Parts: sequence; C-alpha cells; structure tokens
Amino acid sequence: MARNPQTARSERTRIALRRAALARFQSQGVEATSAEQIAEDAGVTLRTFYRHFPSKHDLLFADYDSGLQWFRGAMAARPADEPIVESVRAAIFAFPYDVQPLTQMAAFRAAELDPDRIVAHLRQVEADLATAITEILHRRFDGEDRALDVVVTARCIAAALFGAMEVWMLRDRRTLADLAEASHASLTALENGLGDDGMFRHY
Amino acid sequence: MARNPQTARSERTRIALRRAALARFQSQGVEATSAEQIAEDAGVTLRTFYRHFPSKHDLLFADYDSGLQWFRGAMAARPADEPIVESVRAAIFAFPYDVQPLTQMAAFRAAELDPDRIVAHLRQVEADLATAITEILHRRFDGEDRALDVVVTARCIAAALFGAMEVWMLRDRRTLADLAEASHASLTALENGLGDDGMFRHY
DNA sequence: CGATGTTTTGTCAATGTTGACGGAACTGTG
DNA sequence: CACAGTTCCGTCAACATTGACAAAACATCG
Repeated sequence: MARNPQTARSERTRIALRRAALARFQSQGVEATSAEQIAEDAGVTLRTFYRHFPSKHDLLFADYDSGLQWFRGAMAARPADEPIVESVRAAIFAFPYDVQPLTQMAAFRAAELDPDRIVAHLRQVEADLATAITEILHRRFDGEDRALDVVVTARCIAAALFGAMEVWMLRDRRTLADLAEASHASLTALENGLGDDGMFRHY
Repeated sequence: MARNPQTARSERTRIALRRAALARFQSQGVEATSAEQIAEDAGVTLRTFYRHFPSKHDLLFADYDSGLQWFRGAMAARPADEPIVESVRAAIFAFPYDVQPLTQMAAFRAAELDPDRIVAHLRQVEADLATAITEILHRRFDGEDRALDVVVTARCIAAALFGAMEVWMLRDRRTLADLAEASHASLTALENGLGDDGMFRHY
C-alpha cells in the first residue's frame, strides 16, 4: 500500500507544468497564455494542471514562500533574548535578494499583471510574514499569555516593512540599497514610537 | 447629450439585483445561488449582473466602504492637533456597530463562506483603513515631507486594530464590548511601544 | 506474477468572469 | 416630434476554476 503523496510521477508532471508555463509566459505573455496551452505543452489535461497549481497566476508567485522559509531560518539563528526588531533588521539585511527564483522572472512579472492582483499578493505575503513573526514571538514568550502584544507587535513589524516597500515603490529611482535603507528607517521609527517626536503620542 | 453615468434606470437594476441576491442568499445560501439565478430574478442578463457588481461575493461585502466613509467623517470631526491614535480611538469607540448593513447579514455571512475569502477581504478592509489614515495624516502634515513616517504610522494603527480583531475572533465568548476593549488595549500598547516593557525595544 | 489499495489522471459538466460588438432606451436640443 | 449623443443592456464566445466519478498507473504483499 502506497502511503504518502507526492510520488516521483506527480513531481515530474509538476515540473513539466511549471517549465511549460514559464516558457509560454516568457514568449507570449502571461494573460495571453491559457491554462489549457500550459497543460497541453506539459502533456496533461487542464484538470490536472489545476490539481498541481491553485491558479494560473500562482505560478508567478509560487516561490515567495521559499523566501519565508529563509526568513524563519535567519530568525532562528538569532539569540532568543535579542529584541525582536533587531532580529528582524538583521534578517532583512542578510536577505539574498539576488537569489534565483526571486529575480528570475521579476522583469516581466510586474509589467503585465493586473496591479490589483499584485497588491493582493503583497498583502498575502505581509500576512504570512506577520504570522511567521507571531510564531517566533510565541516561542520566545513561551509560558506567558501575551497573545495581544505578540500579535500586534508582529503585525506592526510586518506593516512597517511593507510600508517602507510602498514608499520605496513610489519613488523614481529604486535600488535595492534604497529599499534596505527605507526598511531600516521604518524599523527605527517603530522602535522610537514612530517619528523623531513619537508620532503615536504627539500626532 | 446625457453626461453622467448612474442614471435612475441603472440605479433601479442595481437595486433589483441586490434585492434578488440577498433574498436568494437568505433562502438557499450563498454558494448554492448562481449569478444567473440572481440576474433572472432581477429580470436582466448575467452579463448585466457583472456590469453592476464585480463579483457575486462582492454583494456580501459591498457595504463595508460605507463604514469607511463613516470613519473618515468621524476623523474629520476631530481636532487636527490631537494625537492620531487618540482620534482613532475616539472614532472606534463611537462606531455604530449596530448600523443596519453591518449586522443585517452578519449571521449567514461567516457561516458558509470560504474562510480564505473572508480573510482576504479583511485584509482589503485593513489596507483601505490604512490608506484612509494615511490621507488624514498627510493633511495634518501638509507641508512637511514625512512620507515614510506617515505611511508606517497609518499601517501600524490599522495593523494594531486588526490584530486586536484577530485575537478577539479566536476567543470563545465574543462580545462587542470585548472587541472594543481589545482595540483599546492594542492602541495603548502601540502608544507605549508595544507591551508594558516596550516590546519593540526589549523583545 | 496476481490481488488489492492508493495515487494520479482523464472526462464531463457547471459556474464564475470578462472582452467585443450591436441594438434598445433615454436625454437634451432644435 | 425627429435627431444626435450617451448610457444601458443582450448576445456570443473565451477563459478560469471546481466538484463528481471512473479509468489508468503504481506500489505492496502474498
């Protein structure tokens, strides 16, 4: 009796589908590629495509959770008594932005896609990041019951980072260094109660 | 020459569609109701349905932006030199949670719907709230260029409120009073740098 | 190898959603 | 009222997505 899923066969079709999809996306664009074409190229049925990927666009975003994995690892490597914001800051700065899956298709990704879709996806990533931080904090506060503090802290850190990204995205010249700087500033602002003058209290 | 959209006629069909949809949703459930049924009940074509509403489920969430409108009004009524968190706190506490559209369908809403859909929608609302707060802060800081502070502050406030809601939702007994209390605590935590001991700095 | 339980696919059908095109209804004007 | 400009709606056709059911491919055990 075969017990566990994800057999070699299934893995092969998954790879075939991904390869076929990315090739089509490159050559004719995302929206101009139908899910059926992808399936045909991979030698399977449309239905099988949807058994391996929740949606056509999911293929474009499919690798972000490997980034999350990386983040979890980086956080785990930090001393447990370090202020959480410090840990995050260190992790952010060490992030390998040039890792293959992230830059691979970055070029044609942003160009053609529906902005709403991208924004929705970014929100999803932010939420997942917040969840990851929540789990880490939970572990650090093992016994104590500080659910509210933990959740709010985690969400605020994620919010600060993605707020920095938003501001960065609206700028003209966008270098990775600028993004890192904005993230840094944003975390610092958080530590100081937002703003040089403590915006939370005073404004 | 007729210049502006939203004529009386269009308004009538929109109302008919909404009425038809809600009736069906009540009697046979949301998922068991097809968009085509709604259109037929309203005496129009399927295509027309989608001209008035972006999606079937949108009808369920369609009234949240009236809540946002209310929030904007409440914020505008506050003195411009009041700390932003104070303004938000006051607005939150004055919110008419019992206003018709919000409670109207609350019952069958949460029950049947795909949790992912609900969560995604909540994220959307959170983002819109953050945007609203950002605009308010922009106005309060008119001349000065503090884009990063403004965006991050706004996002953190929204994050705190929805974090409180998350924690509240996971509890057994959920009263509106509890939600208000959690929101209050969450905003206070934000003001104090998160946690009695300033979690941002120390943990 | 053959029986048997599991995993992966294919087939079929229904629904959700959207772009393109043309006709119907409506509004202000002469 | 006839006319021209707009807005709204119906029709048609493509995709995207998903549940239900059955055949095909595979692994395991005797």
